[in-house]
Amino acid sequence: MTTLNEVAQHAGVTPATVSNVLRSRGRVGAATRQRVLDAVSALGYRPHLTARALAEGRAPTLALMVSSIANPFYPEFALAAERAARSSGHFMIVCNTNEDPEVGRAYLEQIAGTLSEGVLVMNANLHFDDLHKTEQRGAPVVLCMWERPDQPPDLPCVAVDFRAAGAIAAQHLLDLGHTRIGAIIGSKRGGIHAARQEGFRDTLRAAGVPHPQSTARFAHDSIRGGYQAARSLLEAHPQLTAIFASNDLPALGAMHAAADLGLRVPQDLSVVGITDIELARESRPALSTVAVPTRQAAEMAVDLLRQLIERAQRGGNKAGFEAAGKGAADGGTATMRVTSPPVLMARASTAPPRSDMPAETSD
Amino acid sequence: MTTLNEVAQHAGVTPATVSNVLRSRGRVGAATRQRVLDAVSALGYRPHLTARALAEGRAPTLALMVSSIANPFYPEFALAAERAARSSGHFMIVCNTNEDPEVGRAYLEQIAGTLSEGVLVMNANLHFDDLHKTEQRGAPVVLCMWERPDQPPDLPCVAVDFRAAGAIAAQHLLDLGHTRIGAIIGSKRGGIHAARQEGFRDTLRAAGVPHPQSTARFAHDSIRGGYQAARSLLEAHPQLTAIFASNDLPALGAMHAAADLGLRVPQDLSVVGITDIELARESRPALSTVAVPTRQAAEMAVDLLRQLIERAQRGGNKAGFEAAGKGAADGGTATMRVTSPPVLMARASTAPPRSDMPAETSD
DNA sequence: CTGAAAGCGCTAACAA
DNA sequence: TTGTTAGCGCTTTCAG
Repeated sequence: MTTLNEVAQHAGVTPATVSNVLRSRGRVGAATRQRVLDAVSALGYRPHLTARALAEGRAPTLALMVSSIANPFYPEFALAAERAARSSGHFMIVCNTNEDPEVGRAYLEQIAGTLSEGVLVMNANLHFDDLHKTEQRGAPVVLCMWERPDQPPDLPCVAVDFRAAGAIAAQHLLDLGHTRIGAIIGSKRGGIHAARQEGFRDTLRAAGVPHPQSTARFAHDSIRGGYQAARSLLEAHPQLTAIFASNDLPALGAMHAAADLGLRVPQDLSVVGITDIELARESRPALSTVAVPTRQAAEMAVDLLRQLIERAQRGGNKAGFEAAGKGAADGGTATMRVTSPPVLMARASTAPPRSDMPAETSD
Repeated sequence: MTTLNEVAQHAGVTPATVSNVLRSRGRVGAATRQRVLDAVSALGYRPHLTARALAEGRAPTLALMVSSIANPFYPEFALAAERAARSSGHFMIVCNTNEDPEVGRAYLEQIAGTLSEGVLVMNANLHFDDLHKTEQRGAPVVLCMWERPDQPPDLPCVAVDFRAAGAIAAQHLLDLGHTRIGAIIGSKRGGIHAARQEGFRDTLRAAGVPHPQSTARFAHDSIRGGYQAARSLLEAHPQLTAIFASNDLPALGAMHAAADLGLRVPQDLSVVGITDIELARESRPALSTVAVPTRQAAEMAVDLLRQLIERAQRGGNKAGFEAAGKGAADGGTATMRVTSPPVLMARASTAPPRSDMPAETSD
């Protein structure tokens, strides 16, 4: 491995000068500069990122906490985030927590602030305590997909108006003429998808369309989970003409369930999801869904993190932590970014209800 | 940030002793050990990974080169690889090359040997030259999914017998009674999927089943690519009763095409893929495919890389590179690992051909 | 069993 | 414009 020192010797200058040339830190003569550059390419020198980071007092990576990178939503986000990180000079470390807070904590303990300069958090089932601790240790944290712009958390975040997404999906179904609509929620009751459910429910209510509790199911956020929920739902309520799913994966599962029950989508049953993952475009029929600005969220999250890192670098090196009193005031709303709103992608899985469906109201 | 030094002062010992305690490097008294441990937890000390790596002359991460982490196959692999890497004390950096060799080279230049101790290469369209250069600079490289155990590359690799996978898929179709079988290859002619195609073709040939060139299509390795290829194939050759796809994504696309052409799968058309990605299980009908040992390959790849790193640490620190003369002899077969063979997953997308299909032989 | 000292490769004041 | 001098936080001989 060629070191800065060797380059310096080869060029007949000191390490400092080589460093200056490489970092374009001005103060260096044209002649020497050239000699240094020649030495660099002659020796095939490449800066040692770890050494540089240590000397600069920074870290060369960002950490991305996800429950499992194999969840079809994350790679799309991770791709965009990694791109953005690169452009701010960071590499991206993926941390699969497997939904286990202990694993998450272990990652944070090890790399936050030492190997990673900041932490991006996707739904990874982490304890907020651990995140706060991470922050206090000097490694900024950003929640990447906060679902409620109206209720900022006490951590910096990028918020997406998922309540609106739910409302848009519901309105779409309403506009099509549906009045008997089931719901599949891809989280626990009051869980991560609560805002989506609210948006859906409130929109129905505002339109005077009944939505009894019994026509909602809470399911695992997966194709399989959606499948099971949809089967149960459709068997219990055959009069439903549409299903709202709080995420695309369960929506896809619902379409499969419909097929297995002999229902054609969209003629017999409309299905709408939320997110617009790649698969939604590729399903048969193509899934109508409410697109969420994934890429924008990724870019905003990285950008926000970058700013926070910069601020931490300057300000809070030794002092200023206790001053903010648990940091809620400043750490809350002030560091929330809101993405552009979700938008309807009406595709082939939704259509007006069949006119010959029985009009009875059950439950 | 608490440093080792601060811990040492707090405990009334020197940094060296603290280090010894933390690394369990023996030589330390029970009393002092306890005092140190107390200081550590009192101050909330966490070792600085970057500093440690620099001092130890190692790097804390492994790099995973992929064309795009959003390709549905990669996350499954990455997940397993990251787990394995963790257990060898490494974090995983994902490098999305976007199929661009320049981007790949840039990553390698920057992190190989400085931030990353070794490199895992999935199909990322890298130049072998760049990989060899990386190796010579002291950062071991492992190709993660070499498709031809019979033709080892001159780089360490984990090989999966994809020729066998192709053969198994073909045999499955043959066993079902199909004789008019089309092929969709998810790469360029002679490209990455050539071995799969060979296995398929040779098996048909051995069974005396004709497979004219015109019933093969080369496509983009995606659902969409498979869709287009299948449409073209089925429109040109309506007598086909089965389609072999060299990968699951194109196979899924073929199923969609069949649906759009009014063909039922598997009654009118059987479809078989290769890999067994998660989606294959979730499609409707569930895709018959030949499962490839992804997880095992990931684990083997990381393990092989770990060994190579260890060896490089010991041996080749200052000398021994030129000796091997381009390193082909030792770098080839000697460092190839072969996974367990692919295995058929017969699901719902394959069945015997309809007996009433016209028996004409065209082309 | 513990301490002192040197150094990993690089950067960042400050001097010259 | 360039060189000198300290470190970044940790590990690791080698003495004591």
